[in-house]
Amino acid sequence: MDSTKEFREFILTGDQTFIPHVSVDCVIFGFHEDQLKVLLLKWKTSGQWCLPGGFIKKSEAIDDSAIRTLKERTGLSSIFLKQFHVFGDPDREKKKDDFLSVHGTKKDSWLMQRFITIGYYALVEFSKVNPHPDFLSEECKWWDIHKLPKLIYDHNQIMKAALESLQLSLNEYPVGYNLLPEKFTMPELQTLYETILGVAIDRRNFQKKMLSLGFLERLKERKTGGAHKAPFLYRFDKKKYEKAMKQGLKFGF
Amino acid sequence: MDSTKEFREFILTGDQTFIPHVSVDCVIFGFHEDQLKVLLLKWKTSGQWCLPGGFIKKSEAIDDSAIRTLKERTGLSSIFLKQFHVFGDPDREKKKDDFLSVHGTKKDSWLMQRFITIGYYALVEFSKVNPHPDFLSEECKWWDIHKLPKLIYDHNQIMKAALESLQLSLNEYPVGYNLLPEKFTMPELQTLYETILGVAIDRRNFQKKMLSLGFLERLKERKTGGAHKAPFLYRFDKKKYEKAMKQGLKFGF
DNA sequence: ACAAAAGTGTTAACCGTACACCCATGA
DNA sequence: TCATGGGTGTACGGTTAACACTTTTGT
Repeated sequence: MDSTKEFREFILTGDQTFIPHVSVDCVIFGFHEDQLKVLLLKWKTSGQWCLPGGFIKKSEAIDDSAIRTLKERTGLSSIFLKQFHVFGDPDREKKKDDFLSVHGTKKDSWLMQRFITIGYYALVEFSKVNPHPDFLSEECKWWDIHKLPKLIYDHNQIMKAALESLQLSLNEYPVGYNLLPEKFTMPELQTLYETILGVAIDRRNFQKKMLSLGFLERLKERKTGGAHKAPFLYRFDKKKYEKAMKQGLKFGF
Repeated sequence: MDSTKEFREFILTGDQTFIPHVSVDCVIFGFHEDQLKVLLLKWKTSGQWCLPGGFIKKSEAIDDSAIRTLKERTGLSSIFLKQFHVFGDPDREKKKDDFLSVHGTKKDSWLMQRFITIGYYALVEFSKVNPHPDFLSEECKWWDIHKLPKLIYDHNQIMKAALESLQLSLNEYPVGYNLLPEKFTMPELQTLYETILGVAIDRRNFQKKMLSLGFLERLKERKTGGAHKAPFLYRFDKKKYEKAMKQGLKFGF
């Protein structure tokens, strides 16, 4: 279906498919070149940047709605996903009329009404993602978390809340498992933590702690090619991780 | 307005007042006689127990909707409130037809449609609460958290999630400030923590830690009347608490 | 006087932090 | 060979956990 037709159908008959007044927005985190990134969409015509999002089908679980959005924007099926907050101020969609009318949406469309949005964040392996815009957007690309543009509506606020939630999650489960490729080095894992938390961590203490948690498996290979001493490669041992989690894991930096 | 008329109007015209498909459910925690309690409602006719909840007015912030519900059920205006999770499985309201038709709701009512519910938990001072049923319910009373009846729909699951969220919150802020009366003893505070966490804590270490956090003020009075040695009374010092929070507080048991 | 609960203090184990040294690699 | 980054070990200090003793109060 070409995107103009898809969009028209969406405006006119979307309320037959989707639950009105409720949307889902996804903060998709990736990690690349020592930077924490998020995937953003650029709206056609209005040129505004926003979070990838979607709507909930009438018989769909809200998590499945987020999974569907993720799949469409990244091409990935198996994704770590966490619902972190709901945003429901009646005036959260500032200048909605302006933005949507540019796209040809009529005043009485279901889209013009107030939406309560459920915020999810996702952790994905950067290299596996194939950014793919939706029919509302002309571009879909990664942005550095610390160099974000001004986003539409309250999306900057949603971003901020997602990052804070992610920071708390660092102490609950090994975030690196979802953000890094299968094999990674200890310095890479450390940079990930430092980037998310925004603090510096002592190299030696970090390694000690991570290894003490017991779910990292050191491989016999090393990462060659870079300058300087070749670091070991590690990977997560899922069995050990699950065993450790049952006993109550204590992260914390 | 008598409650039959109120109910009829609610069924027929509620969709003009409220956002469809979205509800709010509140887990109201109180602490009484060394037990953690929750306030539950008993539906008229069907006799099922459920969480107090409500709907969101068309121009109302979702938090305000929860605040309104709290006010109506407890009489309290100033309440600690936290949104903790959204429940949106399409089949979360099992046997909804049965429950609502008992109340005279027609199949095509807005109420019969699927609802996504936003879970909030509240911390209230037990003695200040005046339990007050809504027009759908015949009774509103406290239940021991560990002796709950079978609740309607997925409300038992919502309860469980609320308790787990509360347990995590113990390490973020002083929960006792909202659950205890202004003046309280150290053993009372300790029992509160033990009840929420479900673990035993050493009496002496608990006191040491709590006092070290620096926001408790020991009064010159003691709690008399009970058997045995009269314990000191304490109260939260809000200024010291806020100062301590800015420096980053570390709770944890 | 006694049991039960509350106030206070001491000790040892553990963990986080800081830091020093050596090794490997490419420029 | 030198600068840089990576691997390993140790020592100190603070926090937590375990535990003993005294005081108060009602029965």
